[in-house]
Amino acid sequence: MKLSTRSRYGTRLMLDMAENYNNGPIHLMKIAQRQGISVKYLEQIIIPLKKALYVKSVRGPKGGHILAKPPEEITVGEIVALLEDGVSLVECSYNEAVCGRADICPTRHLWREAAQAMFAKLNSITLADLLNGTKIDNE
Amino acid sequence: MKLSTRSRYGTRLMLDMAENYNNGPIHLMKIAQRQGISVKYLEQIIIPLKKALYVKSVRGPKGGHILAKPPEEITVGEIVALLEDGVSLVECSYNEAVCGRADICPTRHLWREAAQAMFAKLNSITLADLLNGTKIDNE
DNA sequence: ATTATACTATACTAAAATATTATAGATCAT
DNA sequence: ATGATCTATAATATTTTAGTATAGTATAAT
Repeated sequence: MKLSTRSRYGTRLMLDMAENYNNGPIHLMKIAQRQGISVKYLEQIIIPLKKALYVKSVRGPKGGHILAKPPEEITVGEIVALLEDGVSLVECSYNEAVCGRADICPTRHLWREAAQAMFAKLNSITLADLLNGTKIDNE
Repeated sequence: MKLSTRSRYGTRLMLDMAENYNNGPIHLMKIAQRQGISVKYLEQIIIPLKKALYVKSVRGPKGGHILAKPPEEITVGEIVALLEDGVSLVECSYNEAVCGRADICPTRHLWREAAQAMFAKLNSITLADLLNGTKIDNE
């Protein structure tokens, strides 16, 4: 039940673009250097973020990527849901066809509620929140 | 970020024993049949549950397994934390040595809080709650 | 127009984690 | 003693994750 590097790197990728939101498109290469992640891998991870219209790209020299909307309007929950392929901890949460026991299983709704609790938290935090450091308890 | 079958099967295993708490030790074979899980796999999964003293076993014929305490006193959160090896979504949550960026990473505490939100929910639900069906919204 | 830069698309491979089975042995009620 | 049942360890198979490679396409700058 660990978060994949897709989600973790993807969040840092988005956060890097959030930091540079007012500097125009940023080269993935630059982000890769700053974040210590390979360009090739970032290129993979950014695809769904582009498709979901969280990111815009500009090709050619002086090109790069930039958030499609301000950091205040993008939550971590959206990013994670996208990169983890949904908000469920188990396949049966929103598709009971995957398991013959779905209709009688006492745990099915439990897992859905646990995931909901987690995403309620993630959905309440925007990239802007992360940048300015408030809203998260730094222990 | 899916739950492993260890956690899922383990919870159902514990739930089956909870249902039979007043019937004495239950053969794993019986549970395997009822739950549609191989005995061999259940034998694996029950090891940590025994070590953590949630389950007692009786060897020999007429032997079996039984909860070491009543279903009211065991939460799903405890089971999942045990079978998933901890309550964190990322390695760095409680061990910053695993990542050189841990001290400056804006996402580190985020993941910890997300996991905490999930476990707050799971810790609030006991096996008894699951059995009697209240406390979980069946949608 | 050409070129260099940067993004795009698809496919491939390697490594790790998960899931599952197998083998051999220990315990104990009967 | 026997056979049912749990126990321990190892082996294997499968799936997922992570990451790389190759061959492009678009475009700003010259």
